[in-house]
Amino acid sequence: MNLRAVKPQHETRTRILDAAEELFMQHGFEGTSMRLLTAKAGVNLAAVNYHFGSKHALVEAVFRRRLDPMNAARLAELDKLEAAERAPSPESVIRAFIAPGLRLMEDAKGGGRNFVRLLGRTYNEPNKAVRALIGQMYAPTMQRYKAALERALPQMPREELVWRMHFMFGTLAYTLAATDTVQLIAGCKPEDRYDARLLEERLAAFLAAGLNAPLKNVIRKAA
Amino acid sequence: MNLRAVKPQHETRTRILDAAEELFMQHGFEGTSMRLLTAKAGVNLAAVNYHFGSKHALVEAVFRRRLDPMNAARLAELDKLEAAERAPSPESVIRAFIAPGLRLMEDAKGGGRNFVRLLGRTYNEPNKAVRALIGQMYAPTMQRYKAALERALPQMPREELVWRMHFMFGTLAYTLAATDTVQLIAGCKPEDRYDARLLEERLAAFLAAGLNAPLKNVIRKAA
DNA sequence: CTAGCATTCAAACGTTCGTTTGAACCGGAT
DNA sequence: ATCCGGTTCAAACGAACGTTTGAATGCTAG
Repeated sequence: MNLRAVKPQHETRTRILDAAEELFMQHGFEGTSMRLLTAKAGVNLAAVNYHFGSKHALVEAVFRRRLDPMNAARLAELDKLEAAERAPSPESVIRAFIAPGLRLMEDAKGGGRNFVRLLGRTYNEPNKAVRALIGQMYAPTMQRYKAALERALPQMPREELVWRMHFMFGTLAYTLAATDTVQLIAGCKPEDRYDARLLEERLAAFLAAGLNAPLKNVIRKAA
Repeated sequence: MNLRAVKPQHETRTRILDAAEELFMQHGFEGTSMRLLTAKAGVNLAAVNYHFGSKHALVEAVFRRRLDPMNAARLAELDKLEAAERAPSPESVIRAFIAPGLRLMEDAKGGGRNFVRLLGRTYNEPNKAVRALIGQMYAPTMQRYKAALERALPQMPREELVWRMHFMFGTLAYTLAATDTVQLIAGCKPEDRYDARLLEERLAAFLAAGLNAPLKNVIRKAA
């Protein structure tokens, strides 16, 4: 009875999650119908409601499958960093935050890449329920990183740091989600678009410089 | 016969566009039904199809009404800048780009604010038709600014600059669209969220530092 | 062999979607 | 007074939506 659970352990569930990941990325949540989704997954139309309960619960499951391990990895990298050195630099904190996301992009089978792009899109999801969902999934990680950056940048006004973290997440979200815009700016060879190592270097340099930008007087006064 | 066109010039059209702007921002395109939209606008259900032809054409009209003047303003500011000094600094080019968008945020009646948030969301719109639409609306402006930044940063590899512009648009898009995330990071007083002048300073400082970030060896080699 | 359980399946449910229709309405020109 | 183009209106259209149902299926345990 539990031998069954070993081999094809909820194979239908996995097929649904994989199909949902790709279709949600391509067409959005409301743009993906249950009929299209179940057809792509090769399962019966009723399977989603049987295994997940509802479409909304499926959305939640899609995020949970990847986001929980990703945020755990983020916290683990920060733990490791703070164990190694007492005062990690802003750039190393940034790298700890963006690395788990970029690592998903290198997933050869493509599932991780689909999810990463879906996630980037979802930061700006209009649907309030979805936004609340990922918001609560992120909250603990956010708090840890905020504290770490406050320690790394003690001279910066708290409010300015909040804004710069905000800018940072925007850059990351957009970079993960982007498919066309790089080509819009310039014909860019698509083969290195997914070189996560190179992208991490680019992102880390850009974000670290932005986070460390000199404080203008206008901002100093507002703080 | 053309006196009629002066007074309530297509008042129904305007009411529809205003309602669409707000509802698209709140619920997305697919999440906004024609019945909800026409009810909010106080017009008949058939009015959208009569005046615009289809829902998709309405989406296009919503963007055109604001985006065309905004991009025109961006080009005008760049013209002015390049007329005043032969080699504008990266930061002044950045300011020319972000200022028209931020100015819309200050629109007292709220329409501009709605649109700006809608626009930020739409950078990552799943719907391909919508993305293609705003892509072609942006293309000319993008090319001009890309050329201006290449002139302002002659030592930077072209490909690296493309990526940094990409990061820049991400930051801007996210900042415009964001409603909850700042509060997610920290309880931030919402009253200065829409102080466009202060926000421009914060953004310009962050983005200019990022654009000017020192080039790492890894990136230099990749170029 | 059979009883029990989790899963799959085809079919249908009621609702909501974007769009279309044809009549009613309304100023201004004839 | 009459006609007319532009506009609004209530009503209906067929299609697609998420979900539910109840019977069929396959496996496992007794």
